[in-house]
Amino acid sequence: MPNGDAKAPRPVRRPASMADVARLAGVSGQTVSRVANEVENVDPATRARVLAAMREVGYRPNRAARALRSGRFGSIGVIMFSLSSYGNTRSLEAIATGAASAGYSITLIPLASASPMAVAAAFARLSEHAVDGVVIIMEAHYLHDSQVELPTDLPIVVLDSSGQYPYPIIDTDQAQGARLATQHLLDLGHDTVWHVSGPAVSFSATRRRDSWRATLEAAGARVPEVLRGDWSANSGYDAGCILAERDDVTAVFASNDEMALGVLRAFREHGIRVPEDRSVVGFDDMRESANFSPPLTTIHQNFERVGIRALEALVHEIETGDTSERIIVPTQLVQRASTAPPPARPGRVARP
Amino acid sequence: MPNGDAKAPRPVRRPASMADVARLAGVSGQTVSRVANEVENVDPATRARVLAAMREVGYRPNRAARALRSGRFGSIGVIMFSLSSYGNTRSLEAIATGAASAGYSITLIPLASASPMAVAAAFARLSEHAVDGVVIIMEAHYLHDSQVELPTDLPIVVLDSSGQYPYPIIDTDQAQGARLATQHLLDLGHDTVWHVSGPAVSFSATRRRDSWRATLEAAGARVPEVLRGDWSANSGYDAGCILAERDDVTAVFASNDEMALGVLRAFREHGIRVPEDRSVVGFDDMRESANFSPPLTTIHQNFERVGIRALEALVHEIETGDTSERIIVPTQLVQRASTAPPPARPGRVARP
DNA sequence: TGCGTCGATGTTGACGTAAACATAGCCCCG
DNA sequence: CGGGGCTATGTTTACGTCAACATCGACGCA
Repeated sequence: MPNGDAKAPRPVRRPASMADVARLAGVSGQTVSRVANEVENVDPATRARVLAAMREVGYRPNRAARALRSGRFGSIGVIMFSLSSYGNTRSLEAIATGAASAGYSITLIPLASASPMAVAAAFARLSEHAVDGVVIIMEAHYLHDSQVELPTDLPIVVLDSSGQYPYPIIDTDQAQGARLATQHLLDLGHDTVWHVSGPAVSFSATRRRDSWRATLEAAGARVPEVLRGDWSANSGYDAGCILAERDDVTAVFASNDEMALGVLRAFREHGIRVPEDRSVVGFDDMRESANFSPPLTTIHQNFERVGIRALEALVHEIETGDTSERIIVPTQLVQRASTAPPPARPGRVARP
Repeated sequence: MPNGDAKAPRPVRRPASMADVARLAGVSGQTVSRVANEVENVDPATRARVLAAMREVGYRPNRAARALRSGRFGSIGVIMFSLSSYGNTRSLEAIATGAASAGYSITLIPLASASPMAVAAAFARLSEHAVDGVVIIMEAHYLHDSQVELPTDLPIVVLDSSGQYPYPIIDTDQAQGARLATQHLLDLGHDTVWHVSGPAVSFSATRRRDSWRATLEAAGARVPEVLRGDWSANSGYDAGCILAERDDVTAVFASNDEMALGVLRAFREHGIRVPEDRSVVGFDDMRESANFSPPLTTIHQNFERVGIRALEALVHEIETGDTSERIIVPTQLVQRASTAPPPARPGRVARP
């Protein structure tokens, strides 16, 4: 063997540590730490020398060591059930942006499946992840059904419409939004409003349905049978086909924009004109809704604000220990071209 | 002061460490470590005793300490420019799911703005984040324009259509998809195909446009002027309005489904029927496309596969040091109701 | 019976950082 | 002009884990 030192070819260049900087700058490690953390009084000349040394060796603080020492990780965990829902994604983006500007990074903890078992497993693994707090973006009642023990010493906020969690809740004002939608249609002169609801396990779907019903009852209107969808446009289409067959339907409130899209398609395929023959209102105001055929009247959810509020509440709890109250974010009605007064009675829908 | 010990009310319950478990089980910390890592020979009786002790004190390994010791963080960074693009979100979900099953968590590094400066800042801060590797989900040419120095010692893969990065690239086969779309319309009998392109800074938009043009030229078809959008449905609507005014348009290939949605709306508002009068093809196959009015013929991108492949390549590089080749994921044509043969000539579009 | 071997477990130290405490020089004021 | 306090910096140590090495006892074979 010509060369006894087999390791030579690739010198493992360990990233520079505080000690390297200290040696180069001729100061103690502690002074480097003080400069790095921009705290306490450091002589300007010393600081400059340290900064120069940092630059020279390419010093980057080691997060792991910092976390070990301080007990804080500078990271917030986000538990998501799915990224496919439009609103969740928007909220996540707001949370991520807000976290970055508050000095935290985001650790995504996806749930492989939404079964109670998977939920329990994810929560159990939670404390292994190095996070200072957790945002749970809920989709359904999973927190109750599963025998979940959440870490008690970790700040947690929940994005959902249930009132049942032992944590601060941030949510869109579902009831107000559904009232806005229903009342808008009643105000246009419709006798009543049909409803395509979300899945039974969703609290927000339940809240919207309850509020729709309460609004009809308050107006003395007949409360029609509820059609149940699963948030998907396909399920909205199925509901739309049923609604298209009935001639006592003049107004439909779909519990989200995707299902409203399905309803619009069903109506179109049945030769029903929107808004001349029937009106449709959605919920969410997703980006595409303004370009549906016709552009959809809908309830605007401020997902960004929900995400920002959640992050603020969580960071506040992390840094001060105070827990927050429930935070409710209002919605707005966005009028577009899918709603109009009902056709002249007797109300047989014209079929061209 | 009645009570000298002011700290009593809230005993700060520090999470249990290996030392606590060791004390309770009457073994050394090292033995606890061996049990926790499921390595080496440990006497079954001892192991049981340690496991019982772990359960009793609720022991969870401390990731920070582990990372500090091992130099590995068990986390993968994902740099995203925006969560609002449909495909990026789908890929992110696939990456997150795959990472979880490979034993990594995901650290999201959002970019506040997509300016070269923000990009450079994010990359500079990258090595502070405790990650073993990075996936960059690109939107545009930012990696070139900005004077970006990426950490050289960190495995990186890029999701984009450029061939210019010094890292492995994972991408949908943009050229094949655009060819599929264009050829489908030509095969239906259209003389040529108009194109609504994505923004100039997007490499995937460029690739789709080039391939559309090449396909037309190969077929000996006239190459019409390109309409430029920005991926949004609104920009598709604007393009659609222009296309609606011309009577030499029978087929349109929009570079994504959102712009196709805008084109559909513009055509509907101009009294143009799809697919009877004109055909429209999109690109992406987003969830909603099947419920557009009419359901959209489009190119299916397998975003999940792109995400999974990216993750596999990255994990492979992290764990073995081998870098990957460029990975290209093919697309499929999904025929729905927005395409048909052109109306009988002479081709003046009928307006009912 | 004695020695080598191997399996189970313990001891030590280091990873990079920062809190707590220590020291040394300086200035201000009585 | 002497002591108290204040500022800038250094020294020590602990955070939780795990690799490397050390130890100790049991068993097998000559």
